[in-house]
Amino acid sequence: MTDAPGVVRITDVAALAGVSPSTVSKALNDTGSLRPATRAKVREAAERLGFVPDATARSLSARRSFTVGLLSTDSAGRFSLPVVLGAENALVGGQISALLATARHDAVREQHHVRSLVARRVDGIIVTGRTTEPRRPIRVPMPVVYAFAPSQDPQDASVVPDDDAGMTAVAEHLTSLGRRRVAYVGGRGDQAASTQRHDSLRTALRGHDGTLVGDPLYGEWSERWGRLAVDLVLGDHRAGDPLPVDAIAFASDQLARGGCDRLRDRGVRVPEDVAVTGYDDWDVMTLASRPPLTTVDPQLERLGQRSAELLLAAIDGRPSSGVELSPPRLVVRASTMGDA
Amino acid sequence: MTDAPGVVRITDVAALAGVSPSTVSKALNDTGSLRPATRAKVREAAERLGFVPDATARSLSARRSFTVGLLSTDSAGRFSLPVVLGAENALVGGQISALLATARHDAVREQHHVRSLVARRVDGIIVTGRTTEPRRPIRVPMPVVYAFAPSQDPQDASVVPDDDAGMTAVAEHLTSLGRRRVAYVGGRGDQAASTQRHDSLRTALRGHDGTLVGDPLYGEWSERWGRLAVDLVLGDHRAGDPLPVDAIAFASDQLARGGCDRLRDRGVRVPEDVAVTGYDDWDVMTLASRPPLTTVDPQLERLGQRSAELLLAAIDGRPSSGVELSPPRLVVRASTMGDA
DNA sequence: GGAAACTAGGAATCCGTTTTCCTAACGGTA
DNA sequence: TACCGTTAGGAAAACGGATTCCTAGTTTCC
Repeated sequence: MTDAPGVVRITDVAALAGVSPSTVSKALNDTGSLRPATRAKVREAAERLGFVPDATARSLSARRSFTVGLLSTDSAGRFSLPVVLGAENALVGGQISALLATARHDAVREQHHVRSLVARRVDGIIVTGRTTEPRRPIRVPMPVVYAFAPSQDPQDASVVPDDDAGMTAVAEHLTSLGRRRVAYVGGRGDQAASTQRHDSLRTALRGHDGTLVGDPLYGEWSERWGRLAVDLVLGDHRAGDPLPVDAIAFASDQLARGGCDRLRDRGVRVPEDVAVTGYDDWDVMTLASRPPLTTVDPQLERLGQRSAELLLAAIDGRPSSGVELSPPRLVVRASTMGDA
Repeated sequence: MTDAPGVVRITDVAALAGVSPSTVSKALNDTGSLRPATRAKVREAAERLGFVPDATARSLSARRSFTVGLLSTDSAGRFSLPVVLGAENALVGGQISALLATARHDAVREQHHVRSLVARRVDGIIVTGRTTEPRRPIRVPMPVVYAFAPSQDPQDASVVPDDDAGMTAVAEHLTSLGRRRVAYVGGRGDQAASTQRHDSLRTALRGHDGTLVGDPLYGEWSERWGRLAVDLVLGDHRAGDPLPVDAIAFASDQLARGGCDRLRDRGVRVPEDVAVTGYDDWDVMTLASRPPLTTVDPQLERLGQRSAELLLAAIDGRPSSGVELSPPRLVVRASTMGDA
């Protein structure tokens, strides 16, 4: 398309400034020894021609691409998206571009993308997944950081949300409000996001005079299941009867929201009769819920950002190893404190 | 990091196969004239060494990068994300990688990203936005396609969702079910997504023996406003009274969901008394809603894909111009047909 | 059997920068 | 004034492939 016009080469700048290409390079990169006047002259010529050095050629000579790959196992959905954005953001600060590669849960696709990233000689790769389940590591000749979904190899560098801290914060919050009998509602029972949060909650409650009531309830990650689970928790309770619990901790905002709806339907007041907490701080759910949800913000953007920092360090020759926990943040709203 | 080991150059393959680098290039790219035996020998050597040609070097000599930029005005949110994914998907098919650049509504950031994309000599750029409001075009020496948010310059190539067709489908669906008195609830009144859908709905209803009842209601894009708007539509209606409308078309699924909740609260049955439609086909809303929502799927992934196709064509020397409408799809669920 | 027409593969050039050498010119000192 | 150390800037060699010539063999055909 636009070939001859528009594209300015270093030789064009050199010609206009009346110097050699190497001098232009030195002037623009502040290297070598040149007279200030020469630098200024070159700078002006470059400015006038709108010269933007070809990053491709620069990469070739620098033997690195100033590019990292963002390999997303799933289609960059609810969870990996913020991670990717946080990472991209941190990278831009380091003058590095991000190549997006979404694998859509297809191993063949993923392999193809990995190959493509290797071909492009990316300086490093950030791998993200849809869930926090450990995933099979990729084998490439450059640094890799696993974000959100850790690598199955503990030697690899991974950054994952600290769900334990999140659920502990929930337990402390509820008990500090005088809630003692807490039920737990998880999502899919085969996922760590369900089971680990349960364990954390139980442990934390024990340490704060609280009790986890009943067995954990597992189902699916939907509002529908949240509603159903509330029925299971309440049993054949009728308005006026003493309630079996004074709080329900849900493993996601979607569940919590469904739960709130069902509690309302059954005439149970939130938070007066039962306090409710969610998880994820997904504004679409937390703010639309009646009442708005107290929840845990896993700060995924920050997690992505941190992953990028680790990757940049590794690229810079300071590799890290092992799983790093990224801290969450408790967000208090009306579903636990009526006046909050 | 991993420098000497891992990185295989074409000369390494040449040495192993006992031929010259140029022969390797020809063998691997199926060019030149070589004996099949030679090709096979080279292929095997390349395979054994795990040779992946350096895309950077290839780009330099090909004078194109086989890369396109995905410039997202906002942080790749609800709407631009599917567009970006669709585009990335289509590009991969063409052996092209996608550079992600999110501007976060900051003109300075955007300028920086544009410069970076130009420096990387991307073959083209797809620009997306958060809303369908026309946006200021970017000036770069390569083809550009605007997706979702069209360019203000009608000469530029843009692909936007065909909201008119979407709302027309809603009108036809409602009237075919015998609904005649339809109210419309929009989001922000200063956005085309609100106002244009209103106009389309009114026009389409007229053509099908329907009436748009009352003035359009504008507020914000939240469930809260959806709930409020229902109160405005129903006024002081009480259970048993004749209803002022037999259908409400909302401009988004969030609005529709809030509306459904409010209708339930007030004892109005959906869809028996009032049919409800949403817009966007956001499963989180449509499926969790009680009842599930009939809505319009703007097929944004497809839009993104189409944008990529147009861009690839432009890169290939077949530029297009003007605004192309991307077709939506009506998705019928229980909020209009109880047994669907 | 000799010249023309192919064929297979190698050598050289190019892509646009960066970087490493060099080489003049210049200033300072003895 | 001659010599040495600096300094400014140019020439050339990477970087890793693709591509465009070439050239030495090999066929083909009369």
